[in-house]
Amino acid sequence: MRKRSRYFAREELKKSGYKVTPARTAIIDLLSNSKKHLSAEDIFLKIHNISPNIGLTTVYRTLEVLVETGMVCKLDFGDRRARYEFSQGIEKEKHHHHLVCTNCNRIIDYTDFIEDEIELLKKTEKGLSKKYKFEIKNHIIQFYGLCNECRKKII
Amino acid sequence: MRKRSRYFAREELKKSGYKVTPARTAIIDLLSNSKKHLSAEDIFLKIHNISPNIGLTTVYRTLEVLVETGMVCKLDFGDRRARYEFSQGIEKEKHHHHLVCTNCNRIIDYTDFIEDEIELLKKTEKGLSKKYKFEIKNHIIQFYGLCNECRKKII
DNA sequence: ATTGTAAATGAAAATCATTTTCAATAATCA
DNA sequence: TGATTATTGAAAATGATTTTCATTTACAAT
Ligand SMILES: [Mn+2]
Ligand SMILES: [Mn+2]
Ligand SMILES: [Zn+2]
Ligand SMILES: [Zn+2]
Repeated sequence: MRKRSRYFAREELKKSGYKVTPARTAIIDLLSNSKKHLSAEDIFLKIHNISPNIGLTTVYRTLEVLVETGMVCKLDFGDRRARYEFSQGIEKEKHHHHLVCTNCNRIIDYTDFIEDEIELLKKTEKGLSKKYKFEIKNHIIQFYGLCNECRKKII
Repeated sequence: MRKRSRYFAREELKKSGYKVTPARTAIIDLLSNSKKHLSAEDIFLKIHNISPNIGLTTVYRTLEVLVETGMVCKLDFGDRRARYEFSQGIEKEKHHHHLVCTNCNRIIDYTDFIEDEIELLKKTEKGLSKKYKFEIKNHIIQFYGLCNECRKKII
């Protein structure tokens, strides 16, 4: 599994004209085996244990590259730091969106209603690209509110 | 029109236990007459011409208050600065979402397909709040891509 | 394998939107 | 009219991200 995604990533990098480097491999390995929504610093620290020679700057630069190739999604949950997760294309089974607790910052991945969502998106996309001649590449849907625990706590 | 929203804002502030101050009134006046998606600094500069005694810090604090009361929406288009616009509640006719051009940062407000969207949101909201016991307060839908001009330019 | 070259990297410094601090001021209410 | 708090402005601090620049590395061509 790890070998598989590593191979895929290597090809993906080459396809986009990027070199395959230890930092890039390490970050891809980490993200492809992690479910969490990690910040650049999270990633830096985890990798630092294994490869103390990879700097934070390189982590930022690598993430930029991985987002550019589409392998990684950059997420923004409103605390002022980007978060990253291995990308699941739309239409794929793992495509999901997020519930964000505004109290404790918990993030819930949900995959429910994705079919309905995709239907709406297609319709919207078609309408909007015609009306505004806008070419949609990407979308965000996010719900903000209170998670179960915080709802109880706050009352 | 201006008087009306000023009156409304005054009541809204009082309702939430906030004092009515010149800075707050000025910012509400500005936003309620502006269609643009203004940053804190934009707002500061515009107001600075009229009331040079209102500081940037106060602008930030005021915006925080106005967002908290629900009178203003805080928007994030991925350049690293918040943008603000006078709030239109969901279900209201002016409720809208945004197309964001990733090349030139142009923002297009769209109100199309909002009925379908609201339908999906209701369904999703109901399903998710049951499944995850998550109380949804707010949502974001945003499309990223290329506007007409940039699409032509880049090819 | 060796080498030339552009791309990638690390460390340190810079950036810059936003927050914090704190002393001074002003809005509200009795 | 005060008294009581919330609000404020200016300056400093914060902190995630970016830039700079000298050094190293990947890899294509030899
Ligand atoms: Mn996720
Ligand atoms: Mn708008
Ligand atoms: Zn929570
Ligand atoms: Zn554009």
